[in-house]
Amino acid sequence: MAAKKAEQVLVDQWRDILAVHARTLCELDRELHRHGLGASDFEVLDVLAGGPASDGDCSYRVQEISDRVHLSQSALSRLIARLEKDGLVTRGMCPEDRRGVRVCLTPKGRTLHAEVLPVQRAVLTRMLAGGTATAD
Amino acid sequence: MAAKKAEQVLVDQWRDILAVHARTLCELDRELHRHGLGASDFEVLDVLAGGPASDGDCSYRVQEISDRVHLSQSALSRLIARLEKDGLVTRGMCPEDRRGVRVCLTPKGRTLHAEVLPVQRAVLTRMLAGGTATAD
DNA sequence: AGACAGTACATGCACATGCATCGAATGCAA
DNA sequence: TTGCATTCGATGCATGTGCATGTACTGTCT
Repeated sequence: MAAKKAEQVLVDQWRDILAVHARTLCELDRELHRHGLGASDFEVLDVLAGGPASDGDCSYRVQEISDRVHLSQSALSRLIARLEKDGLVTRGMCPEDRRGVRVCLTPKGRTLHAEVLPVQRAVLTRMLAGGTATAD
Repeated sequence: MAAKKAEQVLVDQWRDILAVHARTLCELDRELHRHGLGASDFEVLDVLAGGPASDGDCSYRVQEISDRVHLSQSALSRLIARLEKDGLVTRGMCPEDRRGVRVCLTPKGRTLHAEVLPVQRAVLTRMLAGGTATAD
């Protein structure tokens, strides 16, 4: 009996996660698309931008990125290819492991990230805080 | 400054939502695929099964379902078409509004839903409770 | 050195999704 | 009744995703 109740709590919790996720991701996608990006694209850019150094060594292995975003390896590969095509990142060889690929943010990519970062923050504030305006 | 902190909290919260959502949905999909269903399919079946009466009037308007699942209208239309093709639901006309479609669970659909419901609950327990065993 | 299992990334393929649009039906107004 | 805006659901199209596989490279074992 108590187990039934606990299950119901989980179901409600899951429904809530689905709802918040769907609404926020949808809005995020809509806002980001105005800058030519999708939500996944921003995730990757954000990983790259928040990297080891903001303007020094900005190289990441694809696998490193894969650990930080919720995408399959193939999806990430194509996404990086799209970002490269758009001139936001560059792909280079690893001298250490020639199977690997080093992904590096271009100036254009860094600029775009800086441009859309406030947009993402605004959406999160709007959708997650639900109006809890942090009035400084 | 305080606003910066609040934003960081939101970002962390969002990252957590993304992680939990991705892991749970992925696992849910994997388990459900063993029964020939996707996560979205189950959502719709669940709406239909939890309907007005469990074995009487099981008709739902497509729009009613649309309000309860996080899918676009077009995706839902195709999803219902797939469910119908698999013999899990039937589509019929509304006498009231001949534009509308009434979706009804078939016995096969109801059986399948009853079969996968424990599977879904198990996944949610495993992924969300994270070991918080409800020991009665 | 040579063979072989394992890893890293790319790609073929199938499929689900969203946007824009379409056709049908409704409701309201003239 | 006719005309028009609106709504409901289906569909064409472009795109993003995952699975399975392919290709290139690494490390190990003999």
